[in-house]
Amino acid sequence: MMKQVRTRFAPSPTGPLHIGGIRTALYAYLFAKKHQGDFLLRIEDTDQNRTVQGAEEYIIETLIWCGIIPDEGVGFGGKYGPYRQSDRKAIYREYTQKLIENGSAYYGFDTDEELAVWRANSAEKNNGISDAYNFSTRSTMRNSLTLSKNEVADLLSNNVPYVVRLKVDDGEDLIFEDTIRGQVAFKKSQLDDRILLKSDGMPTYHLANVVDDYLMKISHVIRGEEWLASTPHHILLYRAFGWEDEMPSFSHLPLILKPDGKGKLSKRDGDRLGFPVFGLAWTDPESKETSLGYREKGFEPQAFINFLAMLGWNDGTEKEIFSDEELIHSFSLERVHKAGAKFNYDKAIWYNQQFLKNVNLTYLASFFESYVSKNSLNLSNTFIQKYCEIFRERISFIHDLEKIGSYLYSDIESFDVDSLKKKWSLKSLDFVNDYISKIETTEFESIKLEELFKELLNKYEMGMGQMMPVFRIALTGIMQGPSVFDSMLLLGKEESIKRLTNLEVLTRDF
RNA sequence: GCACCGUUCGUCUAUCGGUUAGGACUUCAGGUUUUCAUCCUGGCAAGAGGAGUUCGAUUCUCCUACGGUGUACCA
Repeated sequence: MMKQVRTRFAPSPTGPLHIGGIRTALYAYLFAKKHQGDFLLRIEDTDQNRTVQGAEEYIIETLIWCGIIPDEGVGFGGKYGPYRQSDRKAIYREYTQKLIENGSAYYGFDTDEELAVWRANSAEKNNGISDAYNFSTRSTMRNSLTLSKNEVADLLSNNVPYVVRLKVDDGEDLIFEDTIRGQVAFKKSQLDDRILLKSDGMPTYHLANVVDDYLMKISHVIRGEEWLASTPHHILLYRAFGWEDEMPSFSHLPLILKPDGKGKLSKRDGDRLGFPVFGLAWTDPESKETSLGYREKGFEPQAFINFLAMLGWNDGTEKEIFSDEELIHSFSLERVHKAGAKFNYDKAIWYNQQFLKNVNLTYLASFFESYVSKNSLNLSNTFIQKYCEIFRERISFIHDLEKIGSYLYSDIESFDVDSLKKKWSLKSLDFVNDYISKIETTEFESIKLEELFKELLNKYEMGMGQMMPVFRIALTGIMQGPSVFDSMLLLGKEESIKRLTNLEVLTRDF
């Protein structure tokens, strides 16, 4: 029997969620859902100095916008709470105590100053590289391994600040299996006696993470590559607690890199290259500086998620457009790419465009409808439907709908006089006047309007390319756009005639 | 420095030893469209370098180079 799949997304609330973080959450979510498992949100706020006001709410809002909905977690309930690490202080103390009692951890009494001096000294002797606090150096430091029992008891009872460190001894390589990378081996001699409990009584990431994953019955740890190097410490912790049999599997995701040059994607790259790196807009509480998010740029969450999912993963076929359900169905950790992926904004836009092309027309219509009513435009439902239908394939973002055909529901802002002049001839006026007079007796339908147009083309011995631009500019002001006859339909008979009549005024000076 | 991870078209990627190395984005050239967008057809474009193993390596091993991550009382 396979054990119940439970994954978690465990951000620290230090700021907005960037696309790398969202993708991590997405993969953990997809994997859980694929296996009928649970996905939880845990807030890792063990560093009070770095927690940012509003970041927690922001993270939750981002996940909801993306459709990555936790089954449990901060803001979502669940029976393994509390899900905020700052609310679990007592738990970490209790488990730290166990480690001290079984000899896997020890107290460290070195002050910041002592540590600083020690590091400086060792760096001087060693080409600027300072020693690590580990099995070979700890005997020279002030800790419960070097101090007598009485001294330790004394320090403790006098409330002298201390940290608790994991005792890591030299030995055979530490080997573990990463779902994405395969077997990974670390030299144990390179591992330091990492701090588990800070002197402020808060746990470090390592302790809190392991304890919580165990207590919350996490089956698969899916996180960024930056954690790969500390995984040996985490494994050692599972062993120290005697939890090795219940240890989750590990999957370390590749990073998202900047589009140009080297290195991981940062907020600065987005500013520099002109694309968002956050899911939602974020205003820094200190600098008051606001960064746009994908939501504000007009991205559809499904398209955004589809795009992110494909950044480092594919299902092995040539399929690129996935619905949320298809993503869940097809996802597998084994097919996650190992190498980092350079971010490509063009492709993100392409995904959005594809979504708009395939989405139900009513989705576009209801968006446009709300724009219409917000601006008191008074357009019929028929107009809205038809409008969305003819413009849907010419937009990248849904809000493009607002302006792209504005000439069909409000006055033409400016006429492309240059193009008009090029195609203009005296016959054009006769043609248009003739057309206007015949509209009255013609059925107002785009096919009929086109037939009439062709008929007159014959009569006046003119070509499409000669007359159409004139016609188009008179009706819409610009050279490009959807079928002129469809446009006339939306304009209505009266307005069409009015605009065509106006041609005479437009060309008076020619 | 040390530890660890990585390296296929400009970009995202497919390939589980034998392929004309495939697809998508971008771009270019055609076609469709009176126009623009869409759409269709086609083109350009890749296995970091070097040793092995093998009848045969993009694929396995090693070395080098390059890149990334870690090396905090940050996560």
